[in-house]
Amino acid sequence: MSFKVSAENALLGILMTGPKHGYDLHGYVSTKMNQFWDLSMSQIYALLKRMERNGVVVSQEEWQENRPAKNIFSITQKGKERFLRWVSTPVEHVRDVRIEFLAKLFFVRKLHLKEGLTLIDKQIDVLQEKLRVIENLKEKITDEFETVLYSFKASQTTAALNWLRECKASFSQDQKKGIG
Amino acid sequence: MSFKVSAENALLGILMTGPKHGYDLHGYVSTKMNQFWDLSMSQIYALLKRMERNGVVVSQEEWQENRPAKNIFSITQKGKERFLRWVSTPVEHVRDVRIEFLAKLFFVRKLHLKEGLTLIDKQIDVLQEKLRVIENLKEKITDEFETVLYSFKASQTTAALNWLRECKASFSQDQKKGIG
DNA sequence: TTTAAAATATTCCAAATTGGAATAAGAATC
DNA sequence: GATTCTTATTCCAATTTGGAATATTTTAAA
Repeated sequence: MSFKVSAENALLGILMTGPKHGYDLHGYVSTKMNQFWDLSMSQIYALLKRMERNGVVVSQEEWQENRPAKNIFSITQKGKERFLRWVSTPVEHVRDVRIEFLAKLFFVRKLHLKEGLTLIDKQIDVLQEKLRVIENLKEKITDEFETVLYSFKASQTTAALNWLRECKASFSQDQKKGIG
Repeated sequence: MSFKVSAENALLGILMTGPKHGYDLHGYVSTKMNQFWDLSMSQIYALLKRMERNGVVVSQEEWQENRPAKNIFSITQKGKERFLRWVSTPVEHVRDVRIEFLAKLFFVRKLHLKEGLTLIDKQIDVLQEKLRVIENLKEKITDEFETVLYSFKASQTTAALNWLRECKASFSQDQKKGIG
């Protein structure tokens, strides 16, 4: 999953909250998602152009009196489907948790999607399998540097798994509160 | 520290073991460093060209009978100094440990550099400070998602610190063995 | 009050990066 | 013998990158 695809989906996620123009999207990322995501103005416009070509957004120019005209982008049905598929798919690697998985979690919460617990469970499954593979490899290697390397991978994966279990616990509490 | 600078320094590190041509450098990365580093053939040649412009390597064409000519690259004194500065500098973020710090550790061991323990100590200091900042911020936030976010950062940083301490222990043993 | 800086909103721009393919011939495999 | 792989480097075109440019209004600073 390349950064480009994730970035498109993040913009789709923001547009799930309502139509926005490029400058506004940039403001949203810079203020509400800045702790785990960064997109330059150029990137946003380049992404939006390609996204419109791909039919996941449509734009409408809006004239205003004392300011440059805005190009308001709205998400299409195709865009919604694509976003929902993305947001409910676990990331493949620990290294993708810090940005991509956190973005998914952000949108799950922000949009009150019911896929939250499922996403976390699926993510736990993916990382447990990764950990199993790592521990397996660890037993087979003899080179000292490789031992260090896989030890690092194992420790990061274990920490991520523990964190995910915490997420699951606090998310379950949120769901209960929702019912009450 | 951008990927480009790290990649240049990794190539310098390989050239510390002796002169090599581009194709050979690619082979080295693909076989001996492939678990934590990946460089395409294009990237290698683009990097080498820039590095020669910057005076950290020099090249000499070597004709061979049944094969295309090779361009053998050697590291300059300037290149050595740059490499040694890089290899003894801790990385700034946890996210840089998985590639850049591991590369530094790889070269420290491969080249029997005496900077190993110092590097690990310095890296521990950097990450402890990071952890302090994270824990500090954690106490100040009220937003639930941010709590989750910083909890993740803290857990990854803690795991990396624990791993570094293990590295330090096993590296100290290596040093003792060296004396004996 | 005047001047300077920031905001609004999008496009422009040129250098760098990317992910192969191309090149030509020998060596290895089927 | 035919096919595929290896050797070694350059070529290539699309994409990405990191701002600047644009023109005007609004806001902040002097």
